[in-house]
Amino acid sequence: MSSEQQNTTNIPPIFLKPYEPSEHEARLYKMWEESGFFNPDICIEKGITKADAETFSIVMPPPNANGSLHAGHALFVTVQDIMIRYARMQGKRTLWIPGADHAGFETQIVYEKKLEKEGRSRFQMTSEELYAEIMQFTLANKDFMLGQIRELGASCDWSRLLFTLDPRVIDIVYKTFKQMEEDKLVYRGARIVNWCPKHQTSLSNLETKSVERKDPFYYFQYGPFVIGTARPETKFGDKYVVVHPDDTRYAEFTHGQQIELEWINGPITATVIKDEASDPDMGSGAMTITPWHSGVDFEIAKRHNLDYEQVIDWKGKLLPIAEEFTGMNIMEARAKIVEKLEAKGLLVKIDSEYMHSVPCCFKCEREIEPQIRDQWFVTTKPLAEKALGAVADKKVTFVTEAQERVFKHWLENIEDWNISRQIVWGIPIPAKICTKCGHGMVDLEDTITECTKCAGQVEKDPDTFDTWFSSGQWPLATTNYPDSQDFADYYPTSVMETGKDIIFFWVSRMIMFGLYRTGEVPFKSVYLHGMVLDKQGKKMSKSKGNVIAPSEIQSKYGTDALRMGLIVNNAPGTDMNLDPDKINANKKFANKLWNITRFVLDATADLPSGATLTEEDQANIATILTVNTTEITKYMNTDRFDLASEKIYHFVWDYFASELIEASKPLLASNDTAVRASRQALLAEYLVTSVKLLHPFMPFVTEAIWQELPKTMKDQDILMVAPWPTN
RNA sequence: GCGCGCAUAGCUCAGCUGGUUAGAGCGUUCGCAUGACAUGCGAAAGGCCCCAGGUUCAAAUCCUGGUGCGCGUACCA
Repeated sequence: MSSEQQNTTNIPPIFLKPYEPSEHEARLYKMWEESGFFNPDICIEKGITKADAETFSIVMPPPNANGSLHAGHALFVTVQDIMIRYARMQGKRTLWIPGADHAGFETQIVYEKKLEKEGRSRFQMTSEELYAEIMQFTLANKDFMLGQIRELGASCDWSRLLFTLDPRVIDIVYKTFKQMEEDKLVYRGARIVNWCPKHQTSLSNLETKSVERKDPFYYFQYGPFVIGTARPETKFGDKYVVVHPDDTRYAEFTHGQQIELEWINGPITATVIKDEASDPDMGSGAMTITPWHSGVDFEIAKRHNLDYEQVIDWKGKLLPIAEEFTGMNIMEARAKIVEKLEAKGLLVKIDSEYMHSVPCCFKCEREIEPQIRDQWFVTTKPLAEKALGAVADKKVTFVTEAQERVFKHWLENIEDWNISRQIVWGIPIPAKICTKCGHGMVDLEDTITECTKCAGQVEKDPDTFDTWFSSGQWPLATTNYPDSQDFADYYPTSVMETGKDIIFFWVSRMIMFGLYRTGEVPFKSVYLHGMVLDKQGKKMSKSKGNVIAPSEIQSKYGTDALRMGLIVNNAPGTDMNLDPDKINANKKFANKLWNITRFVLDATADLPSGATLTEEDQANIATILTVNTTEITKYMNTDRFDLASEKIYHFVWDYFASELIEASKPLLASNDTAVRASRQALLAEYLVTSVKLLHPFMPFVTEAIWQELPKTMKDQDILMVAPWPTN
């Protein structure tokens, strides 16, 4: 193209160089935000949306306000923004409520690591000091992170932003807690909990992870029995030996029989217990139990009303019951105990090939020490049953059936949920604890002064809630349950879109709490996306150095390219490998669209108004444009954004650009003005439709183009609220 | 151990309510400055659709078994 020819066209100068995302994204987001159209109330006010239009709502999973956004965040923002932009263009009353999560334990750990680096420790601070510092840290991160969500193009309603420590949230959580006490769905009791000796707090089952390991498995002579164990250090308190009632090897022993025997620190009296929990096929079929430090043993002890004795302290060191081993770290003690038992001739054999998996703290990977501790628990069975009922009744559906099966399996096998945490960063448990009998009483008004059970002294519960106890009520908080208009209009929300890794942590709890408080499910469908992995399919982690930061991708390739890269070829529920080459391919696609626009605007500069289409061009629209629009819409309606985006990509590139534009060149040069005008109108139609279809996926480049289109081509000033193409 | 899932082109993955020559992106090879675009255009190569059985006129697609991998969950006797 010569420079003279450039000057004779009316191509807006913006198109005379390649699409440069950084020149447009910030100004376009500002324009959207200032338009007010993220807020459905304003859309109605300005006549964009009908007041009685169908609603579409999503509650955003509030990102943890303790760092910057990772690729997983970028994925969920993208998927939800696609849903939201599509719904808005369809004319629905569309609401997306953003939030930010204080993220309890997670954030406290991030902050503790920071303290460690500074040579400080939370154990040298008062709770108030620590809380204040973490609050400051979290609020700073929150603003930073919300800025990054804006940069991803999220068209959420910022006027409804909610933080998980907002008084409104706490109020709902407290009322739920109180109501659950009345309904006997929470209780405080001494039960086995997952104790992390490093973090000095109990954890829910979900907050532990199994680590596969090979450990020596020891067989010891225990009076007339041979018992097996991988944990000799817990055996000081063992004075019960359990065998299966039907195990003929032990038929001579009776339940309750007492036996004198030589043990680690001298002679002891052991009692024989017959219980079906003992597996005859495992080892010798005889086992000793440590009720204070094992869930299974705890249950056996409970059944037979046996004694409990703590052997290991909260820091993971042996207590005085261990006599000469007192104060030793368990790993150090293990070897010494084995040595001693061997010297006493009580070591039978060692199996060095024993594989088992050990529950570890999901954050620090230190071995969990099961401990008995007075904690608050939720009785989950009745709540789970209601949730299962709602799934069975299709009140809530899952985007892939496989996810529904996983979900049901978990609910069917659910156990009581430990909801108290010994950390400061969280919502305090509003309760009084009896110093004498340990009884717990929910006390919202701070009025309880003595134990309702034993009239003993009470003190304030020092613990905080498991974050998921409050997060589970997030749909209620964000819609301002119970008396708000938002709750009436938008609850249950249309879809819960989140990562499949938190299906149990979060999705299940929201369904249980939603049903419990309101009688209705909190959302009608659950769309679970997979994990974003690196190019080779490995989990991204800082230590591996394979983390792809969204912000870096955005500055290199543009936000639209990142969004497309995250969506195309990523079927719902499956993990995806994020490959920068793929993002680069979509950067090129944005530029392609840019150049298509340049061509079409140039070719249609003298487009007469009201040009009629030739028969050929009418047929083209009917057989190609309409068909593609219909198919893409069908994919959108079934949440197959991976297929919809791929289809648009090929439609725009392979058909519109490669075929239609090429075929149009001779027609545009035609002397037949009717043919020429018809083709001009056809190209304009294709451009407008393409840009609309692409907008949910690539909001920035499409809006940038839209803003340059002549008014005659547009049915709205802002593409974000333009109507979705229909037939 | 139990549950869920995956196995298709060099790589990453679609397709799988069974039906013409199995698709895409990236990559590779060859050729092109073609008046929108070299962030481009045109072409090409590349696949016992994991294995073995079965159902069927017909199987990548459904069933059974096996192998390999991933995830979840239990068990520390």
